[in-house]
Amino acid sequence: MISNKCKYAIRALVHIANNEQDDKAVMTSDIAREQQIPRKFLEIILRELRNNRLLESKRGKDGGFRLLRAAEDISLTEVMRIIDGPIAMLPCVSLNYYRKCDECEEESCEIKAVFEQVRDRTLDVLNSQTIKSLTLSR
Amino acid sequence: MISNKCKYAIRALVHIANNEQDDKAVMTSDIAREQQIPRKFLEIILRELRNNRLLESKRGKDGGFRLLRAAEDISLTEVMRIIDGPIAMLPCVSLNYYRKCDECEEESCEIKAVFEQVRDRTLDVLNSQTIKSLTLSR
DNA sequence: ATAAATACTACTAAATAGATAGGATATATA
DNA sequence: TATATATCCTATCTATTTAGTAGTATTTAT
Repeated sequence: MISNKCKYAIRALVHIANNEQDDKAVMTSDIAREQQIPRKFLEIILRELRNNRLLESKRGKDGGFRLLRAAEDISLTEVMRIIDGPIAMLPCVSLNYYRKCDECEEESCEIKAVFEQVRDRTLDVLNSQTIKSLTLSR
Repeated sequence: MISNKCKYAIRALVHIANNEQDDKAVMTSDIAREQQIPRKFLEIILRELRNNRLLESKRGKDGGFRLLRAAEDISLTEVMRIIDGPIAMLPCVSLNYYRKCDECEEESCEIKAVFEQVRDRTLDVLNSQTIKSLTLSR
């Protein structure tokens, strides 16, 4: 399962993409209200997306958030990795968060190959999706 | 990520399949030793697999566990669902553990379709794998 | 009887999920 | 320059899940 936090992150990004206007940032409170996300929790999420270079922010009056890149250049994979970490079902088959399994020897591990396949089929789908492809004007 | 518990469950079942002999059950302590799984934790797991009709058990001296069905009739999917629950990444696209999402209306949910695809591609792989296909004599 | 296995109940520690609270800082504008 | 309003930051909290451990009861072969 992906976390609520990650679902919120995706919905927030899509909301921003749907509401982008030149020189007008989208405010946390607007996103929170329209997407039904707890405001203070959303603040944390947006800041995290900003720290990872998906968003830029502007403080003070008329402040808010904007996409730092075009919506079609932000993949679902990237968002999920920032918020939830690995997409793979085993640490030892993760492309971006590889960790050795504690108990099993990888050369003789029976289940490794299966979960490599799962990872690849999953990424086939998720890599093909961007924030743009989830917007109204998809 | 699948849990350690689930990895243990799969490895235990494969071990039992690899070591089945007529009228000889496989003991928890043997599996624990050879698969490097904490024995008391493994007890819990095996009992859970038994309660879900994947294993049968025999108590007392010469006791142990045996597969209740042929190894090729136990899919990886089934084991994972017993131990970890849903395989889908969203509650609202789970086939076996469906739950409505709290905040989003399903008809208008942008991400639902994506995660239905992920689920289907994942199940394509996992449904094709059985305990038999993970044994030495695969 | 006894040794050896599973069955069962209860507990614990650490990590993660899902937030909330409150104050600091920046900025547009009157 | 005062003020309203936005993000930024640090700390804290509660509940749940994960990954076990401990101890006792029960069953069974010999």
